[in-house]
Amino acid sequence: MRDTSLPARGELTVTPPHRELLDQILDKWSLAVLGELCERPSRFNDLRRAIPTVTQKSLTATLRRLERNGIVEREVLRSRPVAVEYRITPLGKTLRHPVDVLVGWADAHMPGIEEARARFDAESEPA
Amino acid sequence: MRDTSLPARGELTVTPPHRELLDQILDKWSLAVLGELCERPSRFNDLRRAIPTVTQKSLTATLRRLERNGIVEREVLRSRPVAVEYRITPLGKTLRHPVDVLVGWADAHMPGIEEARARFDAESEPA
DNA sequence: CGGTATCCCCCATGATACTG
DNA sequence: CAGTATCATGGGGGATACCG
Repeated sequence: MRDTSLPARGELTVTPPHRELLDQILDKWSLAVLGELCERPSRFNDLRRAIPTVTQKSLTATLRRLERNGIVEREVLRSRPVAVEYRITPLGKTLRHPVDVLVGWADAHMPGIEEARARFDAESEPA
Repeated sequence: MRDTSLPARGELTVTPPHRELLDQILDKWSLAVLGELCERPSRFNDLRRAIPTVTQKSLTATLRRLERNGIVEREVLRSRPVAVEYRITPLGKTLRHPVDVLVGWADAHMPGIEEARARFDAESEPA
């Protein structure tokens, strides 16, 4: 595993492949799914219950996308009726740290951001 | 500034406010703009040239959104003709580390991800 | 239970034209 | 130079219905 220490300068260069990847992994539902699967393997309807606002279609699409990118694993359990279990992969686990850093940043700076929003909105609206 | 060290467990809980914030900051063009403004303050058309595929409209929208969230600053320079300079704010600078960690992750694991994609596509298509 | 298939709509984005 | 205004479009996502 490579280090996660901060790069000297200018690593913040987002190439198209990066951009595409981030779109597939940080999209509307992926982080919620990831959060669930980091806690425990889950079946399709477990995830639906855990994320009540997601539709079948979107959940399926999200899981397929994550599976394609090697982030989650899908196993069809031979039972009656059919059950399908989703699990996080080793690769998927490595994604957790970057996301935690990001979410940690959001948490820490949310107050400052809301203040900035309030200021911006106050200066624009009164027009 | 709070620490960016990794949380003990389960911080990967993305609440709706988090989700909205990430949507505003990690969207299609924001990271490119951020990358530029981290290097140097830039004027509107400098950014257009640096990011050739962005349209006027999208660039304006991106800059306004980042400004509203306190990530960038806009200054109208009194000159002929008018010039407008955009700069990263202190708050914006704090965003750099999380993004670098994320981009670093993407860099480090891109090979594994492409492999996963190839495997997935090979198993699906032959149908 | 764990999905597909279909329809539909909305809105983000792009293209183009115009302006202070 | 740095935008705003207007129009067109396409695809992501929801609602609904059906299937192995």
